[in-house]
This record gives sequence, structure tokens and C-alpha cells, in this order.
Amino acid sequence: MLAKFIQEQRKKRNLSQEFLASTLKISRPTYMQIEQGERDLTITEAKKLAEVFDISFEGFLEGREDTKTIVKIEGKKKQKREAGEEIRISIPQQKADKFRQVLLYILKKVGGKPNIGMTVLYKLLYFIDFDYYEKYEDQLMGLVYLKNHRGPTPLLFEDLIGDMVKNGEVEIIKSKFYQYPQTKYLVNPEVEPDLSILNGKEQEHIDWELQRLSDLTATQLSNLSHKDVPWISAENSKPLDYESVFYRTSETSVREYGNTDED
DNA sequence: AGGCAGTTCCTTCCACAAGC
DNA sequence: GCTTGTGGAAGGAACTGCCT
Repeated sequence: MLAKFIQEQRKKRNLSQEFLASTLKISRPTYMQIEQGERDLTITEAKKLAEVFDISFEGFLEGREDTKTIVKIEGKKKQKREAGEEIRISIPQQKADKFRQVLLYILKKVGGKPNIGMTVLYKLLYFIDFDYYEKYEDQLMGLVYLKNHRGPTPLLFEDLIGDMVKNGEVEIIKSKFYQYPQTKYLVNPEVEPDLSILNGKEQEHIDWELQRLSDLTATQLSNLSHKDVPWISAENSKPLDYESVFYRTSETSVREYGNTDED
């Protein structure tokens, strides 16, 4: 049932009824009735919700998320819920570890900045990975990023954060950045990222990205990622292709083929 | 046919209660 | 404290029946 689906999606995203109600320009009790299945959605409302949930309109109407992607970390036997045909992606444990350390490092360093919420974090990870690949033709974390409406979304993120919250390494804070709800992540002060897993070149690259990107807002970073060839050339809700960084325009290219640098 | 009260049904929101 | 859930009142659209 669609009502149930909407509620699931809302909870999954840590959104309040109040927020979605105001997005739909209705009162919260009215929104409540939607989740209870006592009131039908208008087309406009359905579209809006699909947009907020970052799900295609068709997928939304059928009550399914359109990225049927099963993430499996090797060596772990966590099974995600079954749902029709899907893309299966296996992630080596080592890669997951690298991701974890990089994430801790980023959060430790810039997680406290007011603009750094989940969305900005996604973009930072994306640029770190894809820029590194463009520069050195090698993978740093080498995560899989899917093309979603808002921009590239790292595949493993939610699972990893879930794990880290359970282990007490990270705390999730719901706050607001201007009028937008924001999900922030605070690292437990006792936890130190283990950077031995990264070589000097990798650390330097991450620092460089953080310095140039970590003060931008979610909107600015979204705009930037939407101009990027890997994003443009990918199909909706499909993985972005690392190879396509070599077709980047000067707008997003970071490799110094000649002399293109800005301040 | 048109007009107009009475009714039903749906939707809205307020206010309160319960949960965390 | 903030969020979620619910009963009830109010407004409005639409249908019915009755009258001219």
C-alpha cells in the first residue's frame, strides 16, 4: 500500500511529518491521513513526494524504490530485503574499511561545519573518488555512486553509517540549515581515524578536496556535480562510470594537463 | 428545465493526548 | 523538549428531492 510506503520512506530519511506536510502545503494532520491511507494524494503531491524521496515518479506510484541494488560486503552476511530484479554489487571488506576511515577523517575534520550535512558529504566523497581517478588513474575508495536526482549517491553509505552508529563511533544529529532539514554526523571524540590504510598521495588528495570544496553549500556542490561528465552521461539510478572522468570539460576537470587552476 | 433547501460525504485544521 | 496520532468541529462540493 502506498500509504505505508510513504511512511517507510519518510522514516528512512529521518523526515518529520511536519516537514513533508509543509512541503506539500498541507497541514500536518492532513498529511497524517495520507500516511494512514485515509486520504488520497493529488498528482502534484505525489510528484512532490517522489521528488523529495528521490524516487522516480513511476517507481513512487508503484510503491517501490527504483534502485534495486543489493549491497553485499564480503565476509558479512547481512542480507538486504528482497525486491524483484536488482543489481548485485559486492564490496570487498578492505574497500569498506577504507571508506570507513576516510569518512571518519572527513567528519573529524569538517563535520562540524554548519554546511556539512549528508548531502554535502555525498558530494565530497564523490569528488574525492572521481577526481582522484582522473588525476592518478587509480581508485582511492573506489565506491560505487548512483545517479540520483540530487546528484551522485554513494552506495554503501547508509549501511556503513548504520554500523558506525551502532558501534558508537558516530552520532546522527537532525538539525536545520536555514529552513532545510539537515542530517549531521558527529564523530565520537574518542575515535581516531586510522589513516595507515591511506598512502601519502591519497591523504594529500583528500585534504586538497576538503580545502577547496568543504565550504560550499549542498546546492553549490549539486550544481557542480550536475555539470560533471560522469554524472551527465550516467543513466538515472545507475552507477556512474569512472572512465568518463577523462571526458570532463574544463569546468570540473582537476587533472593538470596544461595549466588550468583557479583560486 | 431551473432554482433552492436539505443531506451526505470528504477534507481540512485545531487541540489535545501519547510517545520518545 | 519535539514528534506522532486521533476526535471533533467547520467548511465546501456534490447529490437529492421538491417546488415553480
